[in-house]
Amino acid sequence: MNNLMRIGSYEPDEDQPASLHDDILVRLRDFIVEGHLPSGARIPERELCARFNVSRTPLREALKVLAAEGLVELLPNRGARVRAFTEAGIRHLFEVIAGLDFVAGRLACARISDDGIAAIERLHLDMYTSYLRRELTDYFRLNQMIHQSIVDAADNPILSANYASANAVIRRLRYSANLKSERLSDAMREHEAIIDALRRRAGEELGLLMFEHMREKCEAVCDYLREQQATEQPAETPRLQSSET
Amino acid sequence: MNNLMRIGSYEPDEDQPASLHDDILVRLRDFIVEGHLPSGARIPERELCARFNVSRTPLREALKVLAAEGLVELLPNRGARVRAFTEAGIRHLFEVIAGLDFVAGRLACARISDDGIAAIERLHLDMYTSYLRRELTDYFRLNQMIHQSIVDAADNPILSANYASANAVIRRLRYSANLKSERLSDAMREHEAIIDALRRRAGEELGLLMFEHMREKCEAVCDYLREQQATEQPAETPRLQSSET
DNA sequence: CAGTGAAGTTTTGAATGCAAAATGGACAGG
DNA sequence: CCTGTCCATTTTGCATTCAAAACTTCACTG
Repeated sequence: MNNLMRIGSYEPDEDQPASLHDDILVRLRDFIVEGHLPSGARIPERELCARFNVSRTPLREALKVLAAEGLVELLPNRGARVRAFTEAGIRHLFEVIAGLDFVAGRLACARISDDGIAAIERLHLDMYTSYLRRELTDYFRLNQMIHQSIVDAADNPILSANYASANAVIRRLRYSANLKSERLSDAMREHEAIIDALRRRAGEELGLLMFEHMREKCEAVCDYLREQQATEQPAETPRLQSSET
Repeated sequence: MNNLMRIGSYEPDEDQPASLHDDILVRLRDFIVEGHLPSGARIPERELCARFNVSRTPLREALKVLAAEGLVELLPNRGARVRAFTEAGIRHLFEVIAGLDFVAGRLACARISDDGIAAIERLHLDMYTSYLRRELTDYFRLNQMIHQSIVDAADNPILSANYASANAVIRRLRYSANLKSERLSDAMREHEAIIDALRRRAGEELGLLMFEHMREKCEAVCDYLREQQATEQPAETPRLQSSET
């Protein structure tokens, strides 16, 4: 991870016109997370400056931060590249996320309100509906929202920030709509157990369930990526570390 | 995060002048972690520039990164301050660290070599000696080394980086030499259980032990800080969020 | 014809400059 | 005596500038 994790950086009021730096940081991160730049691609500063209409100073500040988060890597005197992950790197990242999920599960049980539980149950039901109808986009969106809700229920801004940062790197992979349906049903069952433990506020159990859930997810994602890599060479697929350039 | 983060390594070779930015980042982080700046203190850029002998550009880049790591907070148009933590903030941080320790324990059992276990056992014995002799400085140094060794044994650079980054914030608190001796003996017992689980490579058990160990440590540190704050007002004590300024 | 390397161009790293915002203080009014 | 306003100074945010390092190109040598 490099980073990846950031510890602090949650700000109370952001109604103000954020500083240019923060603005660029958010926009550039989104831009990369959304996959507009291929893995390992070199990113000339001036091109990004043109794209975002700022001078190099705030942009370079943002790049340093993104490098610290692990989304980008900076080669001395050779500019920034979108970080390309090996399978091992992805596993490492999932391991960290699993640890965060573990704490989140424990704390959420202790701190979530009854309304909060009800809200997550509703999300789960919606997700189940999407699952039955094979509406994968909605399914993954709701899945993500459930995890986010549990993390937020832990009521720990530092945890939330770290989780978001690590997840940003993962989200770049865009495996979402392509997992085997076998995995989907396994995931549903895991989620059912998670919801059940949450409802009973069984923190120790929920922590372990979430931990294991992420491990399974890691395997599924790695399987998918390995398969992708084996079958396709063409450029724009999300892929593991490329040996090119 | 960042990956990798070259956190604690101060290297003898400075013939290869790394980029000024990285240099400043490391030096400034160490400077803050070592407690040379009081909590909540405002840090004018030009003063730091003078101290480190660089222009504002690389220094500002370093500040943004440290802000992302949570060591520093940046107030818009008002410069950087050393981040002051409330007790809640410290608990949040420990919760995250505990999660990382949990994963570290699990993974370490699966990945550590027999030699690695032997090395940690030696550290434990040395720590025990320091404990018996009440040599607290050595005790805490060895304690820290044991935890670091377990995290490193997990063989996950992203985890290590995150752990280092979170720990940097904690280390700033400098509670080390001031915990109650009651806590020391509890900690020794916890460490014995940890070493035992590691020797047996009982990963699930070790993960939970390390998690609980950090929770206890959190309580001890919070107790200490609360007590400090109650008895002392004078300036230079590590303290929780101050209402001053 | 391939390989080498030298000059020019591009790009990065860091310093400086400039405008806007904030800080501090004097002064006037209550 | 306290309070609030206005102005000078300082400090921050960002753009621009400058120097050094990397890539290109292309001519020249073997």
